Amino acid sequence: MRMTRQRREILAVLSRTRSHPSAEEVLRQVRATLPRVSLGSVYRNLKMLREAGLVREIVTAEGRRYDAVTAPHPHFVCERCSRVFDLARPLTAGALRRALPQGFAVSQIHLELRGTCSECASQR
Amino acid sequence: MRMTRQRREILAVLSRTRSHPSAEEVLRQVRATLPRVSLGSVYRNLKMLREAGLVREIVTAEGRRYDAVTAPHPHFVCERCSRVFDLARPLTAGALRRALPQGFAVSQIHLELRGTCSECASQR
DNA sequence: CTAAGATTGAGAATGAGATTCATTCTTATC
DNA sequence: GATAAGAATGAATCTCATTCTCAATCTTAG
Repeated sequence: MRMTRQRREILAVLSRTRSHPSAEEVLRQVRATLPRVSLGSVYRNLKMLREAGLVREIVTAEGRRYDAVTAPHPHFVCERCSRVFDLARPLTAGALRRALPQGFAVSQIHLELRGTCSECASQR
Repeated sequence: MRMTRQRREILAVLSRTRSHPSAEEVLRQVRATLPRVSLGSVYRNLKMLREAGLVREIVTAEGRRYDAVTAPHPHFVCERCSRVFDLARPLTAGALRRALPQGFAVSQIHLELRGTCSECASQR
């Protein structure tokens, strides 16, 4: 994968923020530096960077958001403003509670494990 | 909300399966009983039943799935066949490990808390 | 039974994301 | 540095899940 100007800039945008922008938001910020970049290129490059392990995609009910921090950590999604916040990686339920910033109120917790089921593991 | 034939059947379909069907899959099963039901009605009713708290929507990278069990519990998403499996509600990391059926391999864990952030809570 | 209004099916509209393709970059090799 | 091969780009188009529209139909309170 070539390190083109647009890919470098997409990575730079994602690295300098903790706000988990959408593809549209990435486009807006990339265009501050490279005004001719297309939305198609942003989607194409986010996908390639994700496949290369440099970018993480977070799928929520509010849409897909992107993150340059690929180490696993929990997220907090605000149901009012749709922003996504990082939480410290908790090792216990108590640590999870303490990881929550002041004034944040939790209404739901989604725990999703991903992998392969036994049927799929057995066939090939 | 009126309890129409199509709503009753959508609920019946979701209640008799643990397979977390997509809207298309719900349509197919509903049509076994009511052949003239439209996909629009399925989407419309899934949304209303969700707002009424009778149905839960699960958003994954593979798409939206529906569940008549609204009590919170973790899910396992197979990245090969895209099926969604229920796991028992774990209280500790050890219980989570034990909740995993034989032969299931985990590659990622997503923990997502939802609610309102401090900024949104303070304004109104 | 009837009227009022909620719900329906069919089809059109929407929008996020993927794809296509001629043109433009990158970069390995000289 | 120059060059050639193929990867990447922007613009436009396409796809497909979901939502919307609307005239016709069904539900249900009274």
